[in-house]
Amino acid sequence: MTSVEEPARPNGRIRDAARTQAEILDVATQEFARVGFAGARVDEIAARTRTTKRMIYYYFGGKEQLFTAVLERAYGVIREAEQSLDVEHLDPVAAIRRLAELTFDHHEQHPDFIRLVSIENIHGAEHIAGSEKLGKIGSPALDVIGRILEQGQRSGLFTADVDAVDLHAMISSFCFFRVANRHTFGALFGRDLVDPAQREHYRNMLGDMVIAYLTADRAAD
Amino acid sequence: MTSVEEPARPNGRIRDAARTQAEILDVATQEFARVGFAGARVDEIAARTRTTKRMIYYYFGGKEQLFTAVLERAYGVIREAEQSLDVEHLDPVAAIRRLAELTFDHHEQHPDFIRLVSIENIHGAEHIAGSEKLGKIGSPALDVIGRILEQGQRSGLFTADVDAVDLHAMISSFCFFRVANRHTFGALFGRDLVDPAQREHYRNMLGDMVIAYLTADRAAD
DNA sequence: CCACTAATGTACGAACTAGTACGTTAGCTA
DNA sequence: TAGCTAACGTACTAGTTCGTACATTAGTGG
Repeated sequence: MTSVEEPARPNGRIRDAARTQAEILDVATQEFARVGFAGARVDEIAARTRTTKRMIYYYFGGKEQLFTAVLERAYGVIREAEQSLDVEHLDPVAAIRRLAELTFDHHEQHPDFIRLVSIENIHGAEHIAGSEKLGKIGSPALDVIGRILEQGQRSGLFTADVDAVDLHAMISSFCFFRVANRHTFGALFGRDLVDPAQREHYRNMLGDMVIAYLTADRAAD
Repeated sequence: MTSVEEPARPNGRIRDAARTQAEILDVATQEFARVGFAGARVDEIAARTRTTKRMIYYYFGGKEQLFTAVLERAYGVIREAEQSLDVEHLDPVAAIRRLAELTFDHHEQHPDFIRLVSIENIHGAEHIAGSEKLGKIGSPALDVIGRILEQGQRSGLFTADVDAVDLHAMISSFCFFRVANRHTFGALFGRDLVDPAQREHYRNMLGDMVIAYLTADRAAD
């Protein structure tokens, strides 16, 4: 370490509000996801940043508001990913399968987000309810699902009587459970749902399930 | 209510180890489910029982062990329910549907259990791992699913290549998500997944999904 | 009915934890 | 370059929280 790290400031004290806030949010995300809201320690979060606890209160106001800010940013990431969805040029079956797989991938790649959502549910979604940013944003994925669904239903390809929200719930439930309940499921049944070797297996299982549901022969009904 | 309640003991102090323990577990279950492990307060749990904090440490050893005991009992309840499963006299399709519906019902009726499982996953299932009782019990439902599945696959009725554990995961994921993520889902998409008016809708959706998956025409594969 | 133990209650302490009062400085602007 | 303010650091406190030392009593076996 021959001084390539820090530009050797007089006191090492650099002022960068945006960077400080981002760093606090990064660390807070990890900590909240790791041990829950009540389990997280403001002192511990501060200690893991290059700044101090004072800054957390300066920028966010308190522990509760910090958690809300963490949630807002986490939901922002998934919304961004959904906005870059490009599946509507595919036929309905392929489009839905692709969309399900994207959800599958995103959940797997963001276990911290999954944990934050679990935690927020323990707290009755009170932070979401109290956030202006999170209150009024419908998922972009929902619109995409809605259009594909309508297309498939109009052509008679999709026989199931579901709307976009319910189908989104179905897809999410599988992806969410796999990541969120990984530990208890593994401990009780001896199977790691997030085992990389089984990744393709579960990804196909999800797609097969959703497509089978949508296109099932309902003549007997 | 003219004195049917308490038999008017001298000091109101009755000794009943089993009842005291059960009462502590009841209250602890509610508290842990309500605010999580770190959020729960030993003093608060004690205050809600007819006994004192001292007894929690006397019988359980500490907060951590109390949580483990709460989990053990909660899992015991679901195992008991699963043991009274009686679906093997039905044809495979009806049996699986019935089994899925029982899971659906049980999850809906035990939201506290769902929350405890969510919390335990936040903590990496360390309490399950450290519990002798919880380590070695396979779900009775798993055996039932396994037998039905084999029966359906042998007869050619079920085309899907899944085993009991995976099918259990599929069924559980839908039931679990609906209850566990009720709050965030409701806040974000404006739909209450546990709305009683929609109960039958989601119950049918689950059954349709599972059966469609198992019996899908896979000629094109 | 006596003695002994399981069961219970009270009071307290050490450590932690969210939040704040107060002081300092970097860096931009006039 | 003087001065002003946003950005930052230190030190502290009031209240909480898990856990325990010590005292007490109900009920049972002999």
